[in-house]
Amino acid sequence: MILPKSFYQRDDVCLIAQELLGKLLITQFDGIRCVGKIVETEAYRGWGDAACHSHRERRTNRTKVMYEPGGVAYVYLCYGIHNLFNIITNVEDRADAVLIRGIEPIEGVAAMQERRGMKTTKGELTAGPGRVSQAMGIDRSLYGIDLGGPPVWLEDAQSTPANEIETGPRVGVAYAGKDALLPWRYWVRGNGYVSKARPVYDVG
DNA sequence: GTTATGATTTACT
DNA sequence: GTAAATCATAACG
Repeated sequence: MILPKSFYQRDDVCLIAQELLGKLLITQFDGIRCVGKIVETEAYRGWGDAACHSHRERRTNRTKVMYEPGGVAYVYLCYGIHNLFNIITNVEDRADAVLIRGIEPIEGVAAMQERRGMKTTKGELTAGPGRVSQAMGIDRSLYGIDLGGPPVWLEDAQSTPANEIETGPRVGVAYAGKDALLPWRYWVRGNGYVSKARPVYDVG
């Protein structure tokens, strides 16, 4: 079952990020269907979170889609190379988002390998936000797309039990000062498709 | 118009 | 372990 808008448009982005663990991310391009189980996420909150692109009404041409009502995609290019895939949550003007950092390949693995240019089925295939997007065929042409159906959507699945979810500081957000310490990264304990990048603890 | 920088990955020492 | 790759975005003149 496709996740309804009401799932995304709740107020607690941290709760949504946890509940997304275990859900299925699905893309379909040119008849090729790829399915991945979400195993790692990070929460970004528009209000009061310096690590978020939309922090403090920072409404620009890039971040404008974050102010849409929850249930759309925010895709942007990082370091000139990597497409990062985010899900917008909460209601209009709240600008919360969940970054998908890792998935476990379920279906369409051959297509993922081809897009990534490697034969492995190990963690290197989809562990890390840039890798997830590349493997699933996600790029900036999907900016602002509705996640209610093809070519990109999410489906419900058994939630990951709370005792298998680990939390910690987010990755790559040292510039955010004290907000870099917020434990808003969530991943499935022991899953091989969780990214191995380590968060930065040194905030000065 | 110019310039600094990043929600990362990879290749090197 | 450290550094380079690489370009859209945002801030400034």
